[in-house]
Amino acid sequence: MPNNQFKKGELYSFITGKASTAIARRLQKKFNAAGLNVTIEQWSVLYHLWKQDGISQQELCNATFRDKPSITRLVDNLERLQLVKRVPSESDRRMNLVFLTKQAQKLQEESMELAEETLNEALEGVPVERIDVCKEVLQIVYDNLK
Amino acid sequence: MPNNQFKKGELYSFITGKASTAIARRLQKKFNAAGLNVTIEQWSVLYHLWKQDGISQQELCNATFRDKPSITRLVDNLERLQLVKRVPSESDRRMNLVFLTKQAQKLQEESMELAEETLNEALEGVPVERIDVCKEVLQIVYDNLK
DNA sequence: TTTGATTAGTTGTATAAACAACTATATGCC
DNA sequence: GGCATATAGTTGTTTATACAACTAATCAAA
Repeated sequence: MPNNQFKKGELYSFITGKASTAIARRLQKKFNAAGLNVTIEQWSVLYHLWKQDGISQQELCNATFRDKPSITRLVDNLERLQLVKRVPSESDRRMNLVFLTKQAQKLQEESMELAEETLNEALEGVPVERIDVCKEVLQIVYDNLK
Repeated sequence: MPNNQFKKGELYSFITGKASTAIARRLQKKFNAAGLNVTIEQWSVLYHLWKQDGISQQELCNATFRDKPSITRLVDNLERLQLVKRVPSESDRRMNLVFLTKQAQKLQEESMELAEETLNEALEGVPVERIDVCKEVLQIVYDNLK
């Protein structure tokens, strides 16, 4: 029995992700206003490197749900901004390990604060338990399709 | 009292919209497999024209949450694909009214079926009432930020 | 050990998004 | 009517994404 509860007018937002677009735009504006010269997409790469530095581009693909060319070019741009550095792996010469620079380490705290601030603005008025339900549903959607 | 329930590891997916990205990718693959030669972004414009044909580019901006240059170029590409036609408004010569062609009308049924199918796959195993909560939360997020 | 398949990463090309700057038309106020 | 302002749409530029095709290194099996 399929989930046929989607009437026409309702599927649009789910597919186009208007909510996450709105969040990303708001966060980008905050970055710009604070003089943080990075895009949200670049920040999403830094985000995973802050969790674990020196991972390969392929691992960044998996973590950020992007394909290899996208990561190649994001790392290109981050390298031009001197926020990361590619280091060829010694154990497997096909791989690059991507390392944060000192400048990128400095970005972490401020950008994470702006991200939390943005989410607080986004979720204002929403009870915690409903947020939890929403997060769980989105996680299932992702697991169902990835 | 802000919603401080966002621990570090959790804000990422909300901001990057991995779920909606996964949905859009799956739907794009279905379009390609079915020989429907449109992008998801183009489809999102057609979607609103199927609801109401002959609206202005500005109205498409509002409906799709895109800026004016984005709509200009999407309509450019849809016009090249002979799916829409710009018609200058007679009452206000600044405006273009965007009309579906017969070819675009033919796309409606099949593409909407694929969209519903995609959402059913995405939401498999999720009870209806949790989907409703999720939709409501995302709507509030959008309203809070738009 | 050679060869065939897999994996990591890059490059080319098309589409799309955001922002700024621009043109043309319409509106409102004196 | 004439001028300032607002609105509709376009163009230029940068960044990002998807897909296909490619190179180089590794692995595995005969």
